[in-house]
Amino acid sequence: MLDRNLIRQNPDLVRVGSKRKGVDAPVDEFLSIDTSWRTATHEWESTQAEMNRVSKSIGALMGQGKKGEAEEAKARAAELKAKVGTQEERAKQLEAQLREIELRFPNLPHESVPDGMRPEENVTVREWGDRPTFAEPPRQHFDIALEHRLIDFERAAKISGSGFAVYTGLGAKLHRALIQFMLDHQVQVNGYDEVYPPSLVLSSSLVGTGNLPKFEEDLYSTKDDLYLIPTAEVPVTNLYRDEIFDGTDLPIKHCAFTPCFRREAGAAGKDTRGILRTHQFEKVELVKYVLPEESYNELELLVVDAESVLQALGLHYRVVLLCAGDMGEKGCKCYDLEVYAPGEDRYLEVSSCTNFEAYQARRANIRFRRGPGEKPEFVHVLNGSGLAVPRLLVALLETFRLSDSGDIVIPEPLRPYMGIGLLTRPK
RNA sequence: GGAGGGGUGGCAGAGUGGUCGAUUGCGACGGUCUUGAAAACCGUUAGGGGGCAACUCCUCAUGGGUUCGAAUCCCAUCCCCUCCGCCA
Repeated sequence: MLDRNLIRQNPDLVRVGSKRKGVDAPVDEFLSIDTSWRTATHEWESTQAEMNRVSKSIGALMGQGKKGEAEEAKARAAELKAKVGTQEERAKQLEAQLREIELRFPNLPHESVPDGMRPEENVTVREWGDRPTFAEPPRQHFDIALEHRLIDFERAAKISGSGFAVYTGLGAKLHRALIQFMLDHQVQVNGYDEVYPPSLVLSSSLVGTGNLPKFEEDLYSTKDDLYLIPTAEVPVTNLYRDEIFDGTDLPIKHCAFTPCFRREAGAAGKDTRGILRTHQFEKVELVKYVLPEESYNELELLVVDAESVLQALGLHYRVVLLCAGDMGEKGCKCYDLEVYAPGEDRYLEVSSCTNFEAYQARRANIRFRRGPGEKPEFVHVLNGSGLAVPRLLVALLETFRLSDSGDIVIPEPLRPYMGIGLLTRPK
C-alpha cells in the first residue's frame, strides 16, 4: 500500500516507479474514484452531522418538557436517517473500490535501484572470498549427504511426499549446529533480540505483511483460520501490529528461528533433487523497525549482519543488488546474498535483505512518535534472512569436502556446537 | 469440555438510553514556587478519516440489530480471567 497523498500529489512519480517494476499502476482510475469518494464522503458526513444535531436537540427538548417540538424533531430526524442511508451506501461502495485499486499498486523502487526486469540485469556489488578449487570435480550435496548418511530422502518422501528431508545422525546435528550458531551470532555479535514465535498465524497477520490476499496459493492453510508461516517475517513483523513505538526506542532489532512452509506451487520441477527447494525449511530471520530517515543506512547494516555469518563460516559469496523488476512487489530496495556451491557450480540465494519503507507498516499499522504530543508516523520495516539453513548446508558440504579422503571439515565456529572438527566418511 | 465473570483512554478504574469521546486516580509533559530538587498548586495529555480552514465524521473487543438517539439494550463472533473436569 502506498501513501494516498503521494498518489494524489505526485501521480507521475508513481507511474514511473511502477513502470520500473513492470506494473501498470491504475493511477488515473485511483484519482477518479478518489475524487468521487471524497465528495460522497463529505455529503454523507454533512447529513450525518445535521442528524446528530437534531437528535441531540430532542434530548434537550424532552428535558424541558416541550413534547410537541420534540415530536417534530423526531420526524425530521427520521427523514434525515433515510438520506444518510443512501449516502452512506454510496460512500462505502466507493471506498471499497478505492481499496481494491490501492492493492494493485506495487511499492516504488528506490532511486538507487537499477532498471531491469530479468535476473541477468541484477548488479553484483561485491564478492567475498575466492572460489574454492578442487583436485577433482566437487560432488553435489545430495551425493555427499548420502555418502555421509546425513539426509534420508527416501524415507522423507515416504512420510511426507516429495520436497522434504529427514536429517539423520550428524546431519541432524550439523543442521542444529548451524541454527544455534547463527542465533548466538546475531544476538551476541550483532545485537539482535531473539524471539521464538508461533509457526501458525491468523490470516490477518498475512495481510499485514502483504502475503495475502495476493499470494494465497503459496501458503499452506488449515481447517481453522490459521496458516503455516512462509517465513518468520510474518509473525515477527506482526508482533507490533497496531502499536505505537516511542521514537527513542528505535531501531528495534529482532532475530528469530522458525521453520518455513511453502507450497512452491509455481516451481514444480525446479531444483527437485536434494534440499535446494523444499516445502519445509529452517531459517534464522532478521527484522528491524527503524526511523524513516535511517532506513537505507540500516539496510546496508542489515546486509553486513547477514554477511557476517558467511564470513565466519569462510564461504565464498556475492552480494547482488536486485533490479527494479526482479525484486518483487513489496520492496523498495533489495540485496540478495548468494553463496557459492561448488558441486552445483552456481550461486545460491541464502538471504534477501529488503527495505520495505512504510509499505508493511502501513498495512500492519506500526507507528512511532518522535516526541510527546507529536503525530504518530509509520516506521520503516526491513528484513532479511540470516540465513536459510538448507542452502547454507549445501554450500558447506560442497565447499569443505576434501577431495582425497571424502571427509568434511567443520568450520571453526561450528565446532563448539558439533563437538568435532571433522566428519569422517563412513565405510 | 462444563459453569460463572469480564473486555472502556499509557495504566488503574467509574459510567446501565440523551450535551459521554467519556468522572476520577496514577503516570507523562508544560508551568508557578525553589540556589537546585522534592512537595504543593495550576494547566495539558487517545487514535483515525475528510477538509486550505472553520469544522466534521468514525472508534468504549469485533460484526450486526433495536432506537430520532447506544459505552449503556438485543444477537453473533473473538479474546481474557476464575472454578470444575480432562490431559500433560
